[in-house]
Amino acid sequence: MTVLETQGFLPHIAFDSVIFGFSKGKLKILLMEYHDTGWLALPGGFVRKEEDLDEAAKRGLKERTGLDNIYLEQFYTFGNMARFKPEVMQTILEANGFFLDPDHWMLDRFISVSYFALINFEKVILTPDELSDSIAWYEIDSLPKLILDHNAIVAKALQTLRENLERKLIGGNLLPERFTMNELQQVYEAIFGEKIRRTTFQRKMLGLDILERHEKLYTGKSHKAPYLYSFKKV
Amino acid sequence: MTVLETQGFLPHIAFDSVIFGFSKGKLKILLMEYHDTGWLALPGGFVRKEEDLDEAAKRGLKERTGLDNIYLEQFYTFGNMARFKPEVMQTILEANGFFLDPDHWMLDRFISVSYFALINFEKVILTPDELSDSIAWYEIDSLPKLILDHNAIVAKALQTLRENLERKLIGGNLLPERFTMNELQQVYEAIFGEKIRRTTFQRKMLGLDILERHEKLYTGKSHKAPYLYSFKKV
DNA sequence: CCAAAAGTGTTAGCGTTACACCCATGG
DNA sequence: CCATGGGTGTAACGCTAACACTTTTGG
Repeated sequence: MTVLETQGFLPHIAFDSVIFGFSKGKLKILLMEYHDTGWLALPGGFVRKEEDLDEAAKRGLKERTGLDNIYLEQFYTFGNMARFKPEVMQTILEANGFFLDPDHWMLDRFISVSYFALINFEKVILTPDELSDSIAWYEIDSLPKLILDHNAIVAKALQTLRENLERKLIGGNLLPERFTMNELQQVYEAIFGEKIRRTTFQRKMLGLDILERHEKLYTGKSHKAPYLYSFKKV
Repeated sequence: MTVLETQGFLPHIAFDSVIFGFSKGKLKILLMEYHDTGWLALPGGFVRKEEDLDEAAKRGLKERTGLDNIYLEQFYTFGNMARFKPEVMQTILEANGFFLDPDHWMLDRFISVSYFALINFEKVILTPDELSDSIAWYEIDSLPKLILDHNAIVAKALQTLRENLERKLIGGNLLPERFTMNELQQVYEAIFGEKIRRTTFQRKMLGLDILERHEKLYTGKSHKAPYLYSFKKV
C-alpha cells in the first residue's frame, strides 16, 4: 500500500505522535526528515475507514518504532485554518515524484489528533516511512524548526506530560524494566527541565509505595552500588 | 442554512459540547431532545470548511446559549468505530422528514472533537436546533441514557473538570460576577460530589490570593451577612 | 437574648525540606 | 585510607485539619 492510495483513509483527519525517549540524561523525540526538502516533521499518518482512531495511532507507532504495548495518550486535536498549507504537502510529495491534482485528498485541509508516547529508548528499531530519508532522535530542548504547527504540537505534548507526570506516575515508561533511583531522577529532571534535590526525590518516590527494590547494580565504579528498582505490577 | 447542506462542512468531523451550569446547589449540563424519537444528545455540530475547529465550537455554544466569551476547553477526541451507528442519525433525520441517500455525508462515520464549557446559569438563553424539540438542563448525577457514546463523553468531561478545577481555578466561571464563599463551596462540592469542610475551604480559597472581597450581602436572614467575592482580574 | 451562619485563632498532625551522617565500593 | 555516590536519621518548616471561639444578623 502506498500513502497515495485514494480509498481506505478518512479524509481531513490525520494523527501525529510526539514519541518521547530518554537517553544519556536527555529527553528526546522522534522526527522524520522528508526526502530532498530536508523538512522535519512528527511521525504521523491517516486513519483507515474502518479503524479506531486509537488503533491508527498505535499502528503508526508500531510502524516507526517496532514497538507494541506502549504508553500512548491522546492529548489534543489541532484544527486551526492556519495549519492548512497545501503547498507543504505538495512539495513533499513532488520531491518523491508524485504530482497530484490540486483537489487530491492529501492536499486538502486536515485536523491533527495528536498523541504522545513514552517508550524505552533501548528497544526501538527505527524505520522511516516511504516519504522520508530518515527518522531520528532530537533533543527536546534544542529542536529545529518543524513543518506546519508541529513545534506547537510538541510544546503542548511536553506541557501535558509535565502536568500528568506526578499524578499518573508514568515516568517509568521511559526507562528499562529495572533502573536505579538516579536514572529515574534524571528522567524527572529532563522532563521538568530543572534539578531536583536527591534525598527529597528518593524519599518521595519510596514513599509513594510504587517501587519494588531488587538486587544492587555493581558498575565497577568506586562507590556504593545503587539498588535497582522496578514499578510494582498492578 | 439547513443542517443538510452538502457543501460547507468538513465530512467525518463533528464537535460535541458538555456545557456545565450550576443552579440550586446542583451541577447540570445541557441536553437536546430530538423530535419524536425522544432521544437525548449533547449539543454539537459540524465544522465549516474554512473555520477554525475552536471557532466552530464557540459558534455552536453561541447558537444554543446566546453566550459569547465563555470558558471553553477541548478535552478529548472520540473516534472509535463503535460510535459509528448510521441508523441513529438516519432515524433522527427521518423523524424530521429528511430521507437521505445511504451515502450522504451525514450518515458517514464521524469523529467527535469534544469540548466542555463552564457558564453562568443565569445568563443563558436556550435555543433548540432545527432537529430538536427542546434544549434543557439535566442534573449531572442523574443523567438519562444518551445517544451513541455521549454518556462516556460526559464522564470524561467531568473527570477532566475535576482534574483541572484546582490547578486552573476555573470554578468561578459557573457563578455570577459576585458570589459568596458558600456559593463557591457549593460549586466545588457539586463537582467533586462530596462535602468539603467549611473553614478549611474558606482559608484555602483566601490563601490563594485570587479573590477580591466586596460589600456584604444582606439577605434578611437572621445571621451574619456574608461578604461577596469576585475573582481578581489578571 | 437566641439561633444561625460567617469569619478567625489556635493547636496538632503530617508530609516535605534541608542538612548531616553513615554505608559501600574500588583504587 | 580516600574519594565518590547511595541511602537514611533528624529537626525545622509549612500547609492542612480539627475544633473552638467570636462576630454579625434578624426575630
